[in-house]
Amino acid sequence: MQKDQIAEVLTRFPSLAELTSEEWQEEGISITTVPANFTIDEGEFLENAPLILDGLVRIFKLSSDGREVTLYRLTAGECCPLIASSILGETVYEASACVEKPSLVLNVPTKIYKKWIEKHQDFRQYIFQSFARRLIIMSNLIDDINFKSIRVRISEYLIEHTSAENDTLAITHDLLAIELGTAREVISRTLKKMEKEGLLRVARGQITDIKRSRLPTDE
Amino acid sequence: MQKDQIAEVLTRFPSLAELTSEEWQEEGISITTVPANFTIDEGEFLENAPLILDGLVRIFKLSSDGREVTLYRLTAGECCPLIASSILGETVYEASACVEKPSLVLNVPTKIYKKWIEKHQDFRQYIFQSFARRLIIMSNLIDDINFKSIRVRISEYLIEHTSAENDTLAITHDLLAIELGTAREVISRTLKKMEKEGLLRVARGQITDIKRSRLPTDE
DNA sequence: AATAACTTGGTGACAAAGTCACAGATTACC
DNA sequence: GGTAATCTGTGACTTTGTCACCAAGTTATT
Repeated sequence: MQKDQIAEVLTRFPSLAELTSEEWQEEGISITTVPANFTIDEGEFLENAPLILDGLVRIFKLSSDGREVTLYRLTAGECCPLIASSILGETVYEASACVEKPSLVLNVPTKIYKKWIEKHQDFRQYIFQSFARRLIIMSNLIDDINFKSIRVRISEYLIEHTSAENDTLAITHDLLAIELGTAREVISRTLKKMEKEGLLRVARGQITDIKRSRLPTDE
Repeated sequence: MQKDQIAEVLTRFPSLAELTSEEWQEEGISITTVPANFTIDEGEFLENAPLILDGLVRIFKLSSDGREVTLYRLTAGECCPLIASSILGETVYEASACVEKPSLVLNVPTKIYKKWIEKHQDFRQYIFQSFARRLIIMSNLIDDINFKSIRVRISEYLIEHTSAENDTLAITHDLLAIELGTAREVISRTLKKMEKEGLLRVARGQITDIKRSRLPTDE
């Protein structure tokens, strides 16, 4: 690892600032670019812990009949707690990962990763906090699936992925269905109803004119 | 903390064996018995991290309209990773806990708990592994909710809570519904259908004659 | 430019699950 | 023994999910 590379990593992972230059020189640490659609399948054993420097990675579960639920996504400055836990708990990785946008990844061999966590408090705390966040996000997801109507779940997704300046979202019904763990037809029908009520407009591959303030956020 | 108390804790939490006798004498560490139905509500701030020595505690989420999903249960030798994460990540506790069977709990003030995790590798590893287990269990739960029929989910619950020797389970439809995050009527109807097929027999407050080997475990 | 292959979205019929409003049945308890 | 609380059953209805298929748009191929 070179000086400028290390500096770049530190902008994304300030919790690694404690590391000595000797530790950065250990065998096997590297930065790689991973192309879109690169996939790690459930059950694989991992030699490296990936820390995401840039890009977008989706972590999901596959069901026996080929459908998917998105568990969460990782972006710059994040690590996958399921990977961390599989490394620290020495179990196989029980989910799949798929690179959605070409990503820049810091690969840390599992042994070195463990050493870092044991030695460096800042990094350890960072890892713990990402566990915390994920557990909470996942329990909220369970909550949503159990108790919220699709209409509300679609609305919340739209609100989260648009802004006051941008009332358009480019996504197909199919993808949105996978996002929410439901079926495309359900999305199509619900969006159509919402269009009739003037909450948004549907076009091929995108949803426009999203009236964020009028979308329902509760039952 | 007295010698015999410490010894008892160690049988449940061998990962605490490294602690010195000075550490055991720190202010605030105590063992308490918690009666059934004692509850910690979502959002409360915790002063102590509880480690379960004996009993049964249910961790669940409440929805806005008063329904519940069980996230998981804790028994002897376990700790609540959501509590751990809220302490380590310094956030509020985003779930509720309810004591189901009178429980014996080791209370560790959060500051001391943090110190233990930083100082003692064995305990740290134990905590990490419990994070790992929970993340995996919760992602499997999401999987189940999304992809499995109620019939299968009921079957899996029955198989898990009976044995080759014991083909009876004492539980009401209402409780089973809360367990699985669904409605009582759905449970009643499904159980009745399964009874007609000779897979089990329903009685008030219990399910008997459970034919474990014939219950469906896939779609 | 013509064709084929693929993507995206629409529809109707149906099944599975959840909701609501009750009504009996059984048990607990004073 | 009577009253209240708990547990279960049922029918009507809504929402969500599934299946089969079609139509329009897009991209690739020649």
